[in-house]
Amino acid sequence: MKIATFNINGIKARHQALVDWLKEAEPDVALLQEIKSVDEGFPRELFEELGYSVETHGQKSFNGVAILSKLPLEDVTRGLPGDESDEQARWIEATVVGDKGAVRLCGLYLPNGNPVELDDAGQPVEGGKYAYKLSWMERMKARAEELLALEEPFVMAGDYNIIPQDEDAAKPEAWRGDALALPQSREAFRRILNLGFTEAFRARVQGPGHYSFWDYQAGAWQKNNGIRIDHLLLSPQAADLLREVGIDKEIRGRDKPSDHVPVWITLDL
DNA sequence: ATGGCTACCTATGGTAGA
Repeated sequence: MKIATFNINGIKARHQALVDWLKEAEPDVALLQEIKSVDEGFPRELFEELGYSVETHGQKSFNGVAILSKLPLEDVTRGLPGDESDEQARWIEATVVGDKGAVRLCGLYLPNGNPVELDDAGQPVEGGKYAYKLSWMERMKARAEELLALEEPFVMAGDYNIIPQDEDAAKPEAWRGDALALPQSREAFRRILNLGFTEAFRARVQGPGHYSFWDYQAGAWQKNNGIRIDHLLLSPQAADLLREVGIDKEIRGRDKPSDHVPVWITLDL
């Protein structure tokens, strides 16, 4: 089973690029972020023609996540539990049934968190974007703990907006005070990871120079000034099934690309 | 270099992204 995560930066602007990539990469499941569309505006028929089931959790203008699957989807849920007042569409779950078994998938678009606002004590300012990021990660951790208790294969994949280590940025010094790389952000990521997850890419590939995002500005792609912020976290039972990992870097060099590229795994399912 | 782009919106420039 091939599972990919891809922040497409707008389905309206990217549907043809997405179709092209799906035909080439042939993932069984694609977890999408930043569809930037309401559910009714998602061109689902384009993907149904390719054999995908389509489940969306969208909102107007910003955010929005979706799951495309060639395999049967069950028990789809939308929204990250833990705060009924949170109206941002950043989380979707579904169970995918493969030939050898099922896996629970969580597609996520973790808040960016910039600008970072800290008070004199170094604590995030309440109501600010950085506080939202950290509180969202606390809620994600709680959901992850619930799912881990089931002791079944599950995968949390998406745009984490976290640069886990300096080796995950071409210019780590440029990200020093950024919400994607601050020690508090990395600690929050590790608190989730250390519950017992395996970060799929790092389970297979070590060393610097592997990125999933290149800014549109300042020729970042041409200079390979990238960061690795799109991740797949595997439960212990999913990690046992991990075969391959990859980053479809070449996508970034095409016309009118997303600023992110697909990251994928294959599971023995 | 707190942004050199890009996408969205009932817009014609502001907001958000990372």
